[in-house]
Parts: sequence; C-alpha cells; structure tokens
Amino acid sequence: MEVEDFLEDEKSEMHDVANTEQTMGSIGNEGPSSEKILLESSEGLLKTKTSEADAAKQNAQLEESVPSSSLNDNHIDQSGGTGECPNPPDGMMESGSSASAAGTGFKPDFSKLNGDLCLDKLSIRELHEVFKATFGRETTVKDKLWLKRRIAMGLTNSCDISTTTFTIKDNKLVKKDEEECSKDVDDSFTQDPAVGAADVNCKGSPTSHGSQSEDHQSGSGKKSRNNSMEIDSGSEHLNTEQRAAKRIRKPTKRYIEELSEVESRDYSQKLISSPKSVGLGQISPRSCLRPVKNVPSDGRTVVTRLDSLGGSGVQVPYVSRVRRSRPRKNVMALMKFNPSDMGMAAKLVKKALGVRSSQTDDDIGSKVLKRRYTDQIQQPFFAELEKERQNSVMGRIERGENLGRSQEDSSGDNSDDNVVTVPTAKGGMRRKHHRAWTLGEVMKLVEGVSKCGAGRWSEIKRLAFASYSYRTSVDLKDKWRNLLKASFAQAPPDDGMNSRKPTSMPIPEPILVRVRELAEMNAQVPPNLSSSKPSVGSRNMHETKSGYL
DNA sequence: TTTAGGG
DNA sequence: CCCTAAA
Repeated sequence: MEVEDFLEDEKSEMHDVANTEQTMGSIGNEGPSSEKILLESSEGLLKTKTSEADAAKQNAQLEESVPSSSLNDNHIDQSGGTGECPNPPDGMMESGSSASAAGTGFKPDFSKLNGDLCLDKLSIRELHEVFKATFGRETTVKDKLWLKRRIAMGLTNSCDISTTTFTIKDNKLVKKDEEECSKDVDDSFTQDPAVGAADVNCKGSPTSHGSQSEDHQSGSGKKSRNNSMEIDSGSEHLNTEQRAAKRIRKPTKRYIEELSEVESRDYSQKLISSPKSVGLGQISPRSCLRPVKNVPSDGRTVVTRLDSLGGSGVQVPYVSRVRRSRPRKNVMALMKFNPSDMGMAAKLVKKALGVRSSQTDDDIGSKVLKRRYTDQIQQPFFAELEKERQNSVMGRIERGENLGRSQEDSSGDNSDDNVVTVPTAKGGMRRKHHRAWTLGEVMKLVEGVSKCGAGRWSEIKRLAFASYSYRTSVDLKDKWRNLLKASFAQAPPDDGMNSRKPTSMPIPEPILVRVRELAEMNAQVPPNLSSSKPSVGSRNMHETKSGYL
C-alpha cells in the first residue's frame, strides 16, 4: 500500500510540475532573474505537498520559489526584495548563475532532474548520481523506489535545513556552520568519502541566511525545526523513513470527500479566503483554502486545496463525493451488462468534459466510458428484458415517461449531482448525496427484482444498474422498500388514488401494481395488507395492461 | 462483501 | 440516504 501511495504521489507530483512550469513561465519574466525557473520547477516537483506555509517559507529561502498560482506579487517582491542572498560567497557557486544558489546556497545538480523531472525515468545509476548530488554521499542501495523516495525527500528537506546547515558544491554536500554539525552527523558522515570534502569546505561556507528566512517564517506557522540532525545522516531508514511517511501520507478518500463537502460552499463563493482564515493576516492554521487548479494531462481540471496533515502541507484534491461505491474487480463483467437507457451518455460526456472543475470523482470518467460500451453491448438477458418491455406495461410507461420528462430524467442527473447539500449550521438540513430516482431507474429496479428476486440487490445492481455508478445495492434495497411501502400504502386499485404527496414524483400506478405483485410473489407483503389484496396477479396484470394498451 | 433494518 | 449489525 505504501508503495502504491507513493507512486500515486509521484504521479500527482508530475501534474503539479506541469502546472508549476506554466506558472513559472509567466512569473519568471518579471522576476529578478529568470534563470531560476529551472531550479524552481525542480523544486516544485518536490514540494508539491507542502503547505502554503511551507511555500512562503521557501519563498524566503529560494530567492523566489514556486509561486503557487495564488501567491500574489507581494510575496514575490517581498522575497525578492529582502535581499535574499546578501552576498553569496565567492567560491560558492562556480557558475554564479545567480539563480539556484541565490537564497539557499543550495545547489544540487538539478540537471539530473531537469527535463522530465521525473525520477521515475532514471536508471539506478542515475539515481545514484542524483542521490549523491543530493546528499553528498554515495549510496549502494539498489532499490529504485527507495532511492527515488529518498531523493525526493532529501530535496524537500533541504528546503528546510539547507539555509542553515548545508550547501552543495560540485555535487558535494558542504556543511556551512561547523557549530551546527552535531556529532551524530559527523559520525555517520565520516564514513563517507564525500565527507572529507565536506569538512574541508566547511569553513568558507556562506553566511547563514537564516535571518531573512525567519522573517518570513514568522508568517508561516512552523519554523524549520530541523538542524543538521534531520538531514539524512546515514542512519538510513528509521528516522527519515518515518518522517517520510509522515510527510507524504495521503489523506484517505473519505477524508478528502468529507472535507470537500464541508468546504464546498466556501469554495464556490470565495476561493481564497475562508471565513476562518480571512480575519487573520496569516495563514490559517488548519487548512489554507487555496484551490489550485491543476491541469493534468488528461485535460480534466483538478481542483485541490491545501491542507495540513500531520504538520506538513498536503495537497488534498477537492472532489465531490458522489458515492462511496466499492471498486469493481471485474470491470469488464460490469460493462457487459447494461440495459438500455441511452441518451444519458451524451449528457455524461458533456458533463465530464464540461466546465465543472470539481468533477474529479473517478466516477464520471469511467462512467462515461462504461456507458459508451454498455450502450453497445447488452447482456442478452436484459436485452431480452428490454425487448419484453417494449410491449409490456412497463415499456409503455417508460416510453411515455421518457417522452414526458426525459429532460428531467437526465437533467436530474446533472443538476442533482454535485449539488451535494450538507447540514447547515443553523439547522437547515440540505440534501446531501441525493439523487432522485427516475422512472427509468425505478422500472429497472422492478424488472431486476422480478428477475432476480427481491433481496438479491447485489445481483440486480450488477445487472440492471451497472451503468449507474451511484445507486448501490443498498440504494436499490432502500428504494424497493419505499416502493413496497408506496405500493401498498395508497391507491387501492379502484379508489381515488390521486392523493399523493405533491413533493415526490408520483409513481405510476402500473408500476406500483407490479411492485405489489412481486411483493406478493416474494412474500414481502405486509401481513395486515396481504388480505386486502388477495386475488392476485393475472387479473391485475391484465387489467393494467389493457388499461395502457 | 452483501443483506437486512433502523435512523 | 446513511450507518451498522450479521451473515
């Protein structure tokens, strides 16, 4: 799981990089010096998950760091004007290429990372090099994943400590302040060849930039609490590894969803400031409501917000929770079945491609695909069902219904989803993940029950509702329960049954009749009512049919 | 994971 | 619709 998480993280990081680079382009021009872009984008890769606070901090440290899209000019000017690197020591950067070295005095060999910015693509050997460049020492670890992880982390951390502790020169890690070098670190480092050089260079190291970086840190909740110890000290796994886990741990889906729901309104209204953080000039302690639009390769827009998890900033995708449905193990099997109901495909496609940027839920995308397939491929069983329905009561109804309110059917699909409502503070309980049942759905359900029997919701779900990623088996069950209730509650066959609740869409009597039949077949009839509806099916069935045919 | 029920 | 206990 961890591995997966990590991989995923890397993926998302890449997206961010793309985004970052874009942003870069525009900002770099006005920036003090534009050569930094290179370094910055590299940094961007690695600090994807850092909070805005961190970003601010880095602003101070890098002469001008990745301006997250929402950072305003102030930040940049500030950081730039602070006189970042007062005077980089002579030897420091051989290239004097301003940029990199600038604030941090940290100049890893980013060329290794440059270009595709993807550690993934590097060979072990290359990774070793990068590792060396990053940590200033060799490594013999063969594990690619470990290396990548380590490097990424090292670089990330370097943002924290580099200012006061280390600097890199010619691929070698150089300690800046001797005092800072704790024994532990020394010990571990003396094992390394590179350390020799490090120690030598230790003296002439640049002056600390801590001063100005602290200025900024006053604004960012947490300081860079780490000194030399924190850096990769060769104690390999333990300390750092744990920290790594802490830093990059992905929020659970549930967490994301829940948070999204809660904050959804805030976003739609004010993007930057939330009620909480607006008052404080500083960054909100909890989560910086800062939606960032990332444009992944697939073209979809992903909105993320920053949240602080475990102390470190994490980009939490802002999604709208449609429903927690268990991922299907066998998608193909799923796609095989699907009863009719076309037309929604178009809508869905539109929706998926549409303006909605919050549509991140995996549902939609796959839904569209599934839908497309399933429109073509129909499971024989339900195909037949479909055919059967053409001449049946249901068919009649369905078609009529579709004519009458087809718009609503599918638009209900659109309008309702995502408008997830949530309990409001002052009591008003708005609808949450509510999706009105369309008649088509109801009928599918009924058909499904008739075939599979009530209770086998899973089956029915799989067969008749494969394409509705919402609607879980539980939903079906619930709906059936309601139908049952409805079918028996009101509308005794030949009574004035026009007294329905104006609120909910009335279910056509024929359907109710059918439900009743099925209920009786399944002995689901409420005991008290069972007597009132003794003479069964054939008559009712016939009557109903004739009535509509 | 799926069902069955209660809330 | 959500949540859970059971199976």
